[in-house]
Amino acid sequence: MAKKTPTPRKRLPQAEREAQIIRDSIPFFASRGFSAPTRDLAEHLGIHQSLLYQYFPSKDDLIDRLYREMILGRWKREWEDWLRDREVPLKDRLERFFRAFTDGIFSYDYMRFFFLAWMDRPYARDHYSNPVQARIFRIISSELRHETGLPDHDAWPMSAAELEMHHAFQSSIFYYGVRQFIYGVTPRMTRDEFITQQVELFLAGAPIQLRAMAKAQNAPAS
Amino acid sequence: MAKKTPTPRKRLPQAEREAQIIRDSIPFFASRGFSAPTRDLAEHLGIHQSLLYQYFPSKDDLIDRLYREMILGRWKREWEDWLRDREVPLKDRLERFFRAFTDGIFSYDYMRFFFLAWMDRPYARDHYSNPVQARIFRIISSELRHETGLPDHDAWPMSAAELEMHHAFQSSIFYYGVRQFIYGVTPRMTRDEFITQQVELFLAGAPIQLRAMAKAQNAPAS
DNA sequence: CGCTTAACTAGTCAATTGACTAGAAATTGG
DNA sequence: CCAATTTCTAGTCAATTGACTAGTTAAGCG
Repeated sequence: MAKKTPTPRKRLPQAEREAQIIRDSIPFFASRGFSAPTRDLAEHLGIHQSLLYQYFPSKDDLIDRLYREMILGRWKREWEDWLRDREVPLKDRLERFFRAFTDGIFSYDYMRFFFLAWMDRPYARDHYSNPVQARIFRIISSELRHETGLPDHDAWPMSAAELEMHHAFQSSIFYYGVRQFIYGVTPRMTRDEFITQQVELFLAGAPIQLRAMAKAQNAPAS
Repeated sequence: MAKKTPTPRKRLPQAEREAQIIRDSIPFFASRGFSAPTRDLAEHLGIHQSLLYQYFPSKDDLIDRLYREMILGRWKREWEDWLRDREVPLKDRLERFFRAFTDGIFSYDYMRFFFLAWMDRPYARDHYSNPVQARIFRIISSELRHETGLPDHDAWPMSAAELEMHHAFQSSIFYYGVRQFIYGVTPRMTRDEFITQQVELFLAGAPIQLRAMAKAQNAPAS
């Protein structure tokens, strides 16, 4: 048997090696699941297994770190401004927001990693109980009410029914990504077409529902 | 140290023991994930670990068996008849169907088990690419077209846009269960209220969309 | 009650796993 | 080019794991 050629070693500065481990571990765990052995991970990274433990105290710490890296800086504050800009038609605002938002999360790595975390790590709920942040509900609700000629939240607090209506809207969009990357089924419309369609559907149905709620709940006049 | 009391042994006929293992393994794996050790499972079942291997050749075989047990017999043929019964208003038909359907799947065990399978077992896609069976799309689409006064599928085949519209509708309902059991967030409306709301929302918006599609795609007259 | 048979368990094995230690190799500054 | 420093690897350890074997216990039938 021929002697194995010695591994060509690449020495990187600490910061770079750490960044590489983090970057390349995400797709690894996303596809293999968190129970995949560290030896396989090391092979995937092109390093020896023991090196992992010089950068991270344990496998769990590494995974926690990956988790935090992924949620950090994903939310863009300006999206909220986009949504509130009444110079632009609401339909366009919503489309623009959902395109930007889903840009960041509709990927195999992101979707799988987060579902794995939700199934496996109890803390995932606390940090990010739903990828569509709750604050966005308030803004969209506010804009929709304005569009529909209904009072704002001070005069008429958001009911469970209204909140759930927004949940349903956003979940229909989010589920496009679930179908694509969790179920592995390619939807038959492009993401952009789908978002356009869903926004139109929402803007057609929601005002009717909202007015019915206002009537049923005796909302004050606008 | 006091001597451990010997395990009180319970001898069951084969069929019963197998049924018990299957029944009680589902909540175990649903909560612990498929990588949980067989020793823990045996403890949960109240039997010795080695007994598992007299009923199932391997852990994977057991999990595959659980998977099949869960999908088998879940779909009720009569649901399709309910949906097609034009004596009943479409709204009522849809509500009745989604109540019955979600009755079977909105549970911690079912939701978690299936998401675990989707993340972990490639075959899960083939058997059940989406819990809302594709055939139901055709039926609902058909009934909605009839209600809206548009031609049937023979005269005007279902477009990608129409299909996606139905996907979105059903996913908004399914996602209620995801929020509850995967994210662990209790929605603020009951399931029944939510279904009623979503059906109303759908019936308000979908006909408008559908008519727009018919126009854009030059559908023949009904 | 005793015999037979099938259900069940204790205990074991090899493989895999996360984690660690000691030392080799590569980089850098002088 | 050499010494100091840091990156990296080989090899190891104990614990855990899926799977198995041999033997024990309980049930059922005469």
